[in-house]
Amino acid sequence: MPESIRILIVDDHAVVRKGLAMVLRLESDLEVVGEAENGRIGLEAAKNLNPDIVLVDLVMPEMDGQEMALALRKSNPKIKVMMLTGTEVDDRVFDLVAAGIEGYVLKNIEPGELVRAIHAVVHGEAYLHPDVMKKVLGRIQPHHAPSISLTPREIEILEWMASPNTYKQIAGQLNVSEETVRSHAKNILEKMKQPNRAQAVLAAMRIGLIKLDEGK
Amino acid sequence: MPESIRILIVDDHAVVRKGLAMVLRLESDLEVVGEAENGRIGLEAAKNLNPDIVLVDLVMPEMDGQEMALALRKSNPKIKVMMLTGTEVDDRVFDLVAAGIEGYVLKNIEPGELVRAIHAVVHGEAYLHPDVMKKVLGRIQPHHAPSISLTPREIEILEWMASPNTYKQIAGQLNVSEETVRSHAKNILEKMKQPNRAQAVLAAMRIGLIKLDEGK
DNA sequence: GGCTGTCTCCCCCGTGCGGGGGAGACAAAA
DNA sequence: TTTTGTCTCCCCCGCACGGGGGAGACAGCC
Repeated sequence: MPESIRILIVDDHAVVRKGLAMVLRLESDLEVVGEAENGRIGLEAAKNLNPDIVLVDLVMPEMDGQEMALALRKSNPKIKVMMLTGTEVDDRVFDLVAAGIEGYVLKNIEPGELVRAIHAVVHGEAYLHPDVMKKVLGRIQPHHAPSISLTPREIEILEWMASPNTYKQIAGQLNVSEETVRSHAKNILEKMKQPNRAQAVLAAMRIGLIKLDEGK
Repeated sequence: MPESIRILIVDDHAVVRKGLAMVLRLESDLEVVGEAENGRIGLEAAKNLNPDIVLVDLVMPEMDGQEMALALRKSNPKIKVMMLTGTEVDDRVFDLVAAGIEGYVLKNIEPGELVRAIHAVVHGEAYLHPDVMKKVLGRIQPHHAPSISLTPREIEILEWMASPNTYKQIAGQLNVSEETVRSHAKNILEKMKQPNRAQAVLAAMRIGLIKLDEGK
């Protein structure tokens, strides 16, 4: 028989806490081990109780759900987080999923569905409310095939072109002449049919040649 | 009692088709209404049978799952698509979810889980296999608050700065003097602490001020 | 009335960059 | 062997751009 899932509930409304606890206690394999009324207290409770999963309300006084979730992620990354919000999908969801929050449900969720969601999250899956899912998936960029054939060296130069460095500085970094870099850049612009460095970088990003982080 | 869910199975391996059909027929509310051995035939079958959902293998001869899914999306957008693949997560998943494919499961999925997934997708949710979900969510960019306070006009100029147009051309489009555009650009670079136009655009993209789509 | 912020426009200057050439060294393919 | 591709380096030219300065018109706020 599997161990029961230890749950911590963090919400500033007592009725919500009690209601959730009541619903969840109906399930034999769920165990509500604690409640907290804001993020700060919840963070303490999570550290002491070490639950499997924390249900967190997004809007709370003193320390809101986002802040708490991010803090918990840092201190106890193994504890799963299920975010609860009202009916509207908050833009902060992007930060949350990007930060690795596993679950995001709206408060109008059916109890049975919530139980399913909790199980999914505890088992390492991610559960996002359909509306949230839709919004998040809308952010996905198609992964175009790199139709342009750049040489490895050119791709390397192109990555550098996304940096603040001038061609002279890039040349210094790569231990080649500035003319070489400029020559490569010329060919890259030619191949990519882009009018300038900025557009080339944007185009490269669109086709997935360059990611939106590594700044050299 | 709800109507049963009409399913079309598209896979080039007969054993897979038969196995799936057998498993799914065990569920009282699932009905396998047809099978097809490649995307082209599957597309025809889908148009004739009008199923609720199509289970499609990604790799197939003649017309693969991606091509078929995209075609079906265009012709019969109401028919849901559940993509099936081997154990590895294909990069094409980005294109698929971006195109609105609702489900993506690996073939090693538990039958019960597949049934759950089918129900979820038919009910308008998206179901992605945990590994796929992880990969897809990794693509999400955090939604930083625009910490820099740009005026509306400056944001407008900044959007134009992401275009191939020169300042002179932008000025023409906005019916102001080139000097005005250059002046705004100067202030934008100042505020954003960026050394040049290209970096400013990249920075703007990172904080979500600009999206990675069509240039002006 | 002042003060502040925004939008507009102007000047100058130096340089980074795009576009046009060309060329040598080397390796792999034909 | 010749040819092709890649990487390296060089020259010149003109323009776009970044950085410095200043200024007038207007709206809103105190």
